[in-house]
Parts: sequence; structure tokens; C-alpha cells
Amino acid sequence: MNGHESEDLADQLHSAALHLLRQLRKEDDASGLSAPRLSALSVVVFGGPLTLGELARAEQVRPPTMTRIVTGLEKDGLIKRKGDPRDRRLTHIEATPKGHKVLAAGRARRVEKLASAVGKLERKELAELRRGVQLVREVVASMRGKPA
Amino acid sequence: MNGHESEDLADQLHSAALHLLRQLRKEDDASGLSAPRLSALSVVVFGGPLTLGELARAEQVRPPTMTRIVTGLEKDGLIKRKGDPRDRRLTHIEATPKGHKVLAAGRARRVEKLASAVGKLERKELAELRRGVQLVREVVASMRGKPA
DNA sequence: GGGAGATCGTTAGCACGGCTAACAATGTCT
DNA sequence: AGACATTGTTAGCCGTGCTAACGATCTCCC
Repeated sequence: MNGHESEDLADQLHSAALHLLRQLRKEDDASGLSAPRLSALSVVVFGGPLTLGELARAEQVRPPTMTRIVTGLEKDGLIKRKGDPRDRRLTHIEATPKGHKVLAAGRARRVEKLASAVGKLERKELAELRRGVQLVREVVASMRGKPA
Repeated sequence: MNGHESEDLADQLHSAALHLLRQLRKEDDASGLSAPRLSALSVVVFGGPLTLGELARAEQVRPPTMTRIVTGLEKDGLIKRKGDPRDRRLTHIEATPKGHKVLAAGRARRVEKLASAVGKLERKELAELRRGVQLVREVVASMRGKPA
């Protein structure tokens, strides 16, 4: 087994993700949204209305955590809670127009940042990066599958 | 400009990093160390003794934050503070034998996890992933260069 | 119908990590 | 010696993650 290679790769992946998020966080601060809130908002905007529990599972956090994230987003007027008439335990969550707008703005900001950071990358490298991201997604999915 | 591509890539990179870290955090929990602590310990172990300020810069956090991380690591007996006789403002930080051991163990654990997650990846994909990680590192470095 | 149990979301309370502001201690430089 | 800079710490705020416990609601089965 190529233990050494995997070992290095694990560490570098870990480190790269950590530092990338620290950088992106700074940028996303401009929208007044933390990474978890932005991520959750994104899911709500693109994933249509969904319940709090579904959102928690999608974001891989526990319900109490999602309750607070949602509360924060609602306080900012970015999303809205809606009760379900058929099952009154459920809370459906949907994005407000402002939510759509803020997400788009943050997206634009991040793109601008990434664009400058990616400026020196050749078209070919862009494709390689995209491929790498895809592989990371697969790895994460694989990890989720077999817990520990 | 290929705005659409960059936009998607930015989001996916963001999301992938976020979810990857959430998964790795669970694994690293087994060592009783959070991601920031583990990362800092790693720098100390491989980067030799260095001052708290240097460590803070390396980890891209503010000194007060690093003070607490270091305090936690010291309480666990993984690192040791050492005063500088020549400049008594400085605090040198070095890993204890236990620190080396714990880091190695966590590393092994993570490798095991990654190995299973990567099991379905072909050798070629491994190389692609490595390439992707390298590009992420460059992007992060580029971001650091031009702040905002 | 009615009670047992499952499910959903919330609240309470803990630990941690990020920040700024303010401070003491120390070093440096004029 | 005195003014200034640098280093690390403390205090205090906010956000994120968790578990435990709870109320409300739904379901299922007798």
C-alpha cells in the first residue's frame, strides 16, 4: 500500500481545506454571514423549501445547531419559517427575496476574489482544479458512507 | 471572462472544504484534539520550536487565539512553553514526546480513514486529487497575497 | 377511543475558536 | 532616562458544535 503518499495527501488536504476556509471566511464576513450560515442559506435558496431537520442533515449538523443558524438567518430577514398545516411538528424553511439577493451578492464577491486568485491559473489548471474538487466531494461522500 | 465557471467552482470549493472538515473533525475527535489544535501541533512538531507569534502567523490567527490554543495543548502535555533568556518577551513553543506520539497516532488514524475513503480511487485519480490539492494551496497563497 | 411510543423542533448548558481592546512586561533607540 | 515598539496575556463578545431534556404532535395498535 502506498502509505506514505496517502499520509501526505491526507495532511495536505486537511491543511489546505483549513486554510482555504480561513481565507474565505474573511471574504464572506463582508456579507455579515458566517460560513455555516452562508452554506445553509445556499442550500435553502437552491434546494427549495425544506424542513429544519432536512436542512440539518444536509449540512451534517445536529438539529439544535441548525435551530440557531436558522434563527440567526431569520433575524436577518434572509429566510422565513413556515408551519406545516398537515403535520404541525414540521417547520418549513424558505428563502426570502432578501435572502436570494444577499446570497447572490456574496457569491459575486467570492467570485471576484477567486477570480483574482485564479487569475494566474491557466485554463487547463482550472479544469484540473475542478477535477480535484470533484474528487474531494467523492471522498467526503465515501467518508459519510462508512462512519469511522 | 468565464464567470459562470469560476462562480460554480468557488461555491463547490467552499462547500467541499466545509464538508470535508466536518468529516475530518469527527475522526480527529478520537485524539481529543480539535482541528485548530491538531493543525498547530503539527506545525510545532514539524516546524521545530518557534515563538507564539510565529505560530499565530503560520496558522493565520491572532495572538490571543493562539494563546488559548497553546494553553490547551500545554494543559494536555503535548507542547511546552519555554522562555527566551535573551528576549524575555518571547515564548518559544516546542513539542513534548507525548506531542509527537499523539500527532503520529492521529495521523495514522486519519490515513486509515482516508485510505478507506480513497479505496475506490484509481491510482490516476489519486494523482489528480494531489494535483487539485496543490492548486488549492496556490489559490490560498494567492488570496493571502492580495488581501480582499 | 385511548394510551404507548416515535418524531420534530426548541431550550438549556457546556466547550471551543475567532475577534478587538486593553494591559503589563520587556526591548530598543534616541 | 524617557519615548516608542513589540510580545504575549487577560477580559469580554459572538458564533458554532455537542448532549440532555422537554413539549408538542403524530402514529400505531389494542
